[in-house]
Amino acid sequence: MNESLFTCEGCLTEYVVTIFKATLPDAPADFVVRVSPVTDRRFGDFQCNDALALGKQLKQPPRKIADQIVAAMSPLPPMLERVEIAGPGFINLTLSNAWLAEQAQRVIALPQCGIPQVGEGRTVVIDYSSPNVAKPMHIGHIRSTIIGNALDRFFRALGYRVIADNHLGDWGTQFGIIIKGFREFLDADALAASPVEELERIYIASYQRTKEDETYLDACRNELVKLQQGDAENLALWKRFVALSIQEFERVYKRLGIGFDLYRGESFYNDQLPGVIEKLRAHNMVEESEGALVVKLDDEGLPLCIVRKRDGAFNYTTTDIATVFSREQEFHPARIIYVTDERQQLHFKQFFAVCQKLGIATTLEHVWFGLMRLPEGTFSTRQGNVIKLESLLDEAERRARDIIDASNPDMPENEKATLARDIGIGAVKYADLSHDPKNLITFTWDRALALEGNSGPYLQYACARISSLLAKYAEIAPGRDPLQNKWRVTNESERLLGLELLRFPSIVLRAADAYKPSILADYLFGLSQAYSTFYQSSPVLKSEPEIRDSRIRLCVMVMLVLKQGLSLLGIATPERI
RNA sequence: GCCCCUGUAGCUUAGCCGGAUAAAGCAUGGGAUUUCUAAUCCCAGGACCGCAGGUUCGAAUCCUGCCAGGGGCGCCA
Repeated sequence: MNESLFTCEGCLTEYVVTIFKATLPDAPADFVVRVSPVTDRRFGDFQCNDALALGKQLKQPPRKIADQIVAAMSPLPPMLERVEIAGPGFINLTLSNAWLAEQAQRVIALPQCGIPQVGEGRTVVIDYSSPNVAKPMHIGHIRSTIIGNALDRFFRALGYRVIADNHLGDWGTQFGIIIKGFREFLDADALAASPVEELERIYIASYQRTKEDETYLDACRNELVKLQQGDAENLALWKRFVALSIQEFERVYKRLGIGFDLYRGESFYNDQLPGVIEKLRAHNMVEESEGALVVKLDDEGLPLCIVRKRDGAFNYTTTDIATVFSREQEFHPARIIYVTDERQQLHFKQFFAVCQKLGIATTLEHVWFGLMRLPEGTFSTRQGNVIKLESLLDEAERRARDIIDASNPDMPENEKATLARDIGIGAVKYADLSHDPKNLITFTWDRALALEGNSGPYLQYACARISSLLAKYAEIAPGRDPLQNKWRVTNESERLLGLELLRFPSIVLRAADAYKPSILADYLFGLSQAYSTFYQSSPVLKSEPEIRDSRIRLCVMVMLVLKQGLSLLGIATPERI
C-alpha cells in the first residue's frame, strides 16, 4: 500500500516528482522533491520550492528550471487548476475544485476517515501511567497517563496490535515500611473510606518513625525480608495493598476513559532478575565495582549502570531489562514505547544501550515529557501542595457544570452530569495534549481547564453544532442520507475546509511517528476554526436545496473527522453542548 | 565540571527535514445575534523569534560560542 496516496500532498508530490525526473534527467538521483502546503493563501494551495535548490546544483537559474517544469505540466492534470511561478522560482499549485471535492469525499468515506493501516501485523507495547501502589495519583501522573493513552489510540488506529501495559510500582523497600506501619498506625475507618490515602498516610507516619527509631527501622527491614521470602501474612497484606490501589486507579482511569490490557507491576518480573545477570555474564558485560555489579557503557559514551546493588538486591535497571525479555518472548513486539517524565532520560539511554548489547531486536523508544510544576515551583508531598488527580477532575467537571447550568437550564439532570464529565475531562486532556510533550507545564487551574478558544470544548462545540444541523436536516429532508449527497465547492471557506479534511490521514501518521499528540490536536483546532468560519458565513439548511444538500455533506465530513480525531485524543464528542 | 531539554507578542503556544509579509489562543480595544447552538464569528493593536557570530541566493529553522530556566550525572524509581 502506498500511504502517500492517501493525501493530496502525496498525490501532488508523486506527480511533481515524475515531472522533475522527466524534465531534468541530469538532476542528482538522490535529489528530493517535495510539495508542501503554501505559507500564504495568496499563492494557491501547495508550493514546491525545489527548483531553487536544484538550480544551485545544476548551476542554472532556478527560474529557468521552474519554467521547464511548468511547461512540462501542460496540459494540466485534472487535479490541478493552476500552476504559477513566483519570485525566484517557487512553483505554486492550485487544486481544481472538482478534484478536491472528489478526493475529500473518497478519503473521508474510507474506514476511520482514511487513516492508513501501516501497522498491520505488527505489535507495539506501550508502557504508560505506571503509578506506585499505596500512593494516590496526583497531577504529576496525568501527563504519562493522557499522552500514553493518546499514543495507544493512535497506534491502534494505524492497525497495530497494541499492548497497553501499566507497569505499576508495586515492589521495593517501601513495602517493609508500609507493612510495619500498617500494623502500628492503621485507622480502619479511614482505610474503608479512602484506602490509598490511608496507605499513604501510614507510609508517611511509618517513614517518620524509621528516622527517629533505629529498632523500628530494623523491624521494617525485617518485614521486607519476610515479604521477599514469601511470608504468608506479609504477602497477603502486600496483595491487599496492590488490590486496593488498582481498584482506586481504575476508578480514575474509568473517569478518564482509559483502559489497560495489562497491569504488570515490577513484582511480576521478580524471579526473572537472576536470569538477567546470567545473560549479562554470558555476554561478558558485567563486572564488579565497589561491591556492586555494573555494566560499563564507555563505548556508548554513557556512565556505567548498576544492575545489582552491593547488598545483592536488584534495581530498576535489572527489572526493566527483564521486562523487555519477557515482553519480547510473549508478544514479539516491533516496538516498546515508554512514556515517562524527563528525569528518566539517562536511565533509558543506559538501559536501551544494555539491551542493544544483549542483542535485543525490538525497537525501544522513550517518549519523555516535561515535568508539571506550580507557578511557585515544584510540588511535593512535604510542602503539601500536591493536587490530587481526582480533585483536578472534580474541579474540571464543576467548572463545566457551571456553564451548562447557565446555558442549558432546561437540560435533564443526568444529561447535565454526563455532559459536565465529557466537557470537563475533555478540557483537561486537551490542555495537555495540545502542547508538545517536551514543554514544561506550569499548572494553573485556568490553563488546565480552559473552556474557550483553543480548548477541548471548542472542538466539541464545533462537533455538536454539526450534530444539531444534521438532526434538523433529517426533519427538513426526511429519508435523505447526507453521506449520499454530493459536495461541490461553492465558496472559499468550503475550499479551505476541503483542503483541511484531506490532510487528516497524514496528520495521524505524523503525530504517531513523532509521538506528538499535539500535532493532531493542533490540526483539529485548525479544522474547527475553518468550520466555524464557514458556518458563520455560509448558511446550510437555509440555502437552496441543491446547495443545502451539498453543504450538509461537507458538514458531515467535518464531523466525521472531528469525531475520529477527538476519539484518538480520548475526548468525547457529545451531541449537544 | 559533564550530559540532555527548553528560550518566538503581556501570558500560553504553533512553525524548527532552510524559502515569499513569523501563525494562533488568552488578555486588551472595537464590531456582529428578530437569521442553522454567542463555549461562536469578524476587525484592530501588540514580536530586535534569548544574545553574538558563522554557513547560504535565502535562517525562527542548520553550525559554533555565550546567557537564562528545567532536568540528570554509581547502589531511589
